[in-house]
Amino acid sequence: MQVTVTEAARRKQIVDAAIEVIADLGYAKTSFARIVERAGLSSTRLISYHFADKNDLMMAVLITSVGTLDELLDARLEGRTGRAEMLRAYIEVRVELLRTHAKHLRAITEVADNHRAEDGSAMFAPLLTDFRVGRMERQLRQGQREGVFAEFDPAVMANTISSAIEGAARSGLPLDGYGRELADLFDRATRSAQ
Amino acid sequence: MQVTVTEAARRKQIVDAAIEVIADLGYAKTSFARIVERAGLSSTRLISYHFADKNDLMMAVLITSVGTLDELLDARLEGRTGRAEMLRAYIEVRVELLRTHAKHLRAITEVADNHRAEDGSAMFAPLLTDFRVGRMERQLRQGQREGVFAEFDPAVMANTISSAIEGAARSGLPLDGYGRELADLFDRATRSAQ
Amino acid sequence: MQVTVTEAARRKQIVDAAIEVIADLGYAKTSFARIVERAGLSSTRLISYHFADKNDLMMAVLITSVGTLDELLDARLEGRTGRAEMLRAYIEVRVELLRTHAKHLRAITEVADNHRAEDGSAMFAPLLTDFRVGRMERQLRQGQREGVFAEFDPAVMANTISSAIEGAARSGLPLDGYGRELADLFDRATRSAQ
Amino acid sequence: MQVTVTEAARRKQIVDAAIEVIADLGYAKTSFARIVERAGLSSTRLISYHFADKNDLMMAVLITSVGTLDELLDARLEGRTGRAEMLRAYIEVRVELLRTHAKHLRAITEVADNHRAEDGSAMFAPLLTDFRVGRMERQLRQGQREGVFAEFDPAVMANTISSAIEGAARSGLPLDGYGRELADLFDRATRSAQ
DNA sequence: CATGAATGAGCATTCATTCAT
DNA sequence: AATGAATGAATGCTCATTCAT
Repeated sequence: MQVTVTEAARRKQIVDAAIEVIADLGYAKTSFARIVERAGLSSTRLISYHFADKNDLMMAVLITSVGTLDELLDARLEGRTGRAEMLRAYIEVRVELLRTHAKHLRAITEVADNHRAEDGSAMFAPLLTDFRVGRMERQLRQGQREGVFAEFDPAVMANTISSAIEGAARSGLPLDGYGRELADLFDRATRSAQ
Repeated sequence: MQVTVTEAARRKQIVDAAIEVIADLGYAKTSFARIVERAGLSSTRLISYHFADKNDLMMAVLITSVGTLDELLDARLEGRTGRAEMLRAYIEVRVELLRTHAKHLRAITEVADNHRAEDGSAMFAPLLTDFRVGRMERQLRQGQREGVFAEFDPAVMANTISSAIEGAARSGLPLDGYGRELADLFDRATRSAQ
Repeated sequence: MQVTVTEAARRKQIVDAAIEVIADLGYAKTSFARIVERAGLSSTRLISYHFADKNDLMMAVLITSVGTLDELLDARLEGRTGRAEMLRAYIEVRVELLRTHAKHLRAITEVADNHRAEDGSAMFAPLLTDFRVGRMERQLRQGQREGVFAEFDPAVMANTISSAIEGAARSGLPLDGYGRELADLFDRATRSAQ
Repeated sequence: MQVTVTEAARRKQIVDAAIEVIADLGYAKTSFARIVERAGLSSTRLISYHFADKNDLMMAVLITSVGTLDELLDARLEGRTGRAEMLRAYIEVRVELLRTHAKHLRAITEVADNHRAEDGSAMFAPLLTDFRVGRMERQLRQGQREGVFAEFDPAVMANTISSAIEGAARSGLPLDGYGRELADLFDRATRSAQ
């Protein structure tokens, strides 16, 4: 009479609960016990059954969260033409995600920042580089070639834009208008002099 | 009640070791045992003797780190005239600190981001607002009044600048030239049109 | 959620060991380590696995002990008729329990008296009121209505009888004859003048 | 500039604080740390300085408390004539002490019941026998010889009376009228038939 | 697809006590 | 008459993980 679900569904259930717990309590206070509570499962054993270890679960959290947001980002940015317009749209959409998908974004940051190997070295941070800056850096380089953007280091600019957006979440400032403000800011910072 | 010389020295020794461990292993992997190892002390009991609890120790870590950096910042920025020059100097000095005081800065971030109350709420993050943006926001507002800076939301701008600097540490990009690049970027972003 | 046979057996094993330790060493000297020794278990971890915390274990100790004794009491008092006879029987049986179930009784007293909340307030004492005086107080009231017993405060009398019995354990006096002596005493103290 | 006090005064200060803590938190939750807080002292070191060890302190607590109450009892019972009157007075005064000297009485019970040797054996309980029953038992025996009291085991009766009084504290019942009620009860229980 | 039972290692914290002034 | 500094042992509890079904 037990409700059984497929492997995939169970994994999703666990990952979703993990995302919530990480977002709410932070990585350091997240444990199998807390996740199991949130998911309404019977024992932590179920997590160990579906995931090789904590590392495996965190990887799944990251892949799920980044995948979800990447898809959304793609959908929202589709059909934009013009580098400057695209940059503006990118910034505004990502700030919007801060409101609609705060938990996913928090989870990504928490895991990327805090999940470490035994020696303290970050494990996932490198994997996030593409999500954080890759897409944008390519746009910036292309725009420079086209003369739309001024001369600047595209790697630094891309990283700065991403940091600025993530910083919005931490600032505690109201988010409405924040996207436009940031878009204006980076428009001035990137625009070709002419 | 009296703070003796020995007491102060011991506390400093422990706090310094804590800063190192936090910077190296991250907050989540930091424990009294690791700190005691690093400091070369005999047992964790000594930490409990000098600090009421973990919270107390983390507070000391934060106060020490922020205090040290604030002093340095003051010293380095003294005598600057002109809002634009001051902004540029601030950015460059803070990026420089990323190299000379990486551990203090990492410790601040780790503790502020990860040290939480039982319910997951951040405990120290609010206290850092002044260190992160207060000083700068005041400069920006003043500069706007003087017509040196363009119209923009000073709170958003201050937060963006701070996030950009902190983002530099996380980027993995080489730091030489990073400060100048950022200074240029925010010069363009803030400069009055005229 | 389901309580299995093994689970129940293990819990019983732990609770029984706890009762013994509490009876022998007293509440203040009782620890998970002592209980584990007595039960012949491998580590205190096993206790934490089966009981949420110390409070949970102590509650189980109390419920088990009181339950056991209550059943015995019921069995031994069944079929008594007449209030005075019942009172006499109750006292004699309870004094008898002091010899046959000394550990259970000691455990009850130790836990009820000493297990406290953080602020020092008793946690279980109120729960024991029924075991200690409830049954008897009802008998006394009924006997007064029937005119078998004299006028006196039934709450005070019930409490006095229970205290007298418990005091027998602490007195160090030989218990044989103690029950009869007490029964006589309270017979005189309760009997209707007529 | 430090306020220094004499040995005797300091010991008294510590013992008084200990009595309060024991009465409030119970023996099990009493520690040097809690006593030091209550007394407003600087460190537990001060206790170790004035008392050889915990045992020594507890002994002092007991001697002080019992001494104080014994004196009071003597003063209040002085000049009573007649065994029956004396018994009644004794009970009423001791119940009265429950209100005026609740902390001393609680401390006595807590220490006597809970302070144990390493092997769990009570250390002080025997010493309290005289305070609890000695005085009264002598009165009862004498009264029996004089024919004022009926035949009963004076040791059991004395222990029952003491337990009844101590039970009043634990009952949670209102204490006004409790002394008279108990006095009446034991008057009936002891009175010679004639 | 899932579970029950158990575990070794680690956690921060508290205990009374001691050494050296 | 007192104190500052330190300590070894113990406390209850949580961690992710594993064995055996």
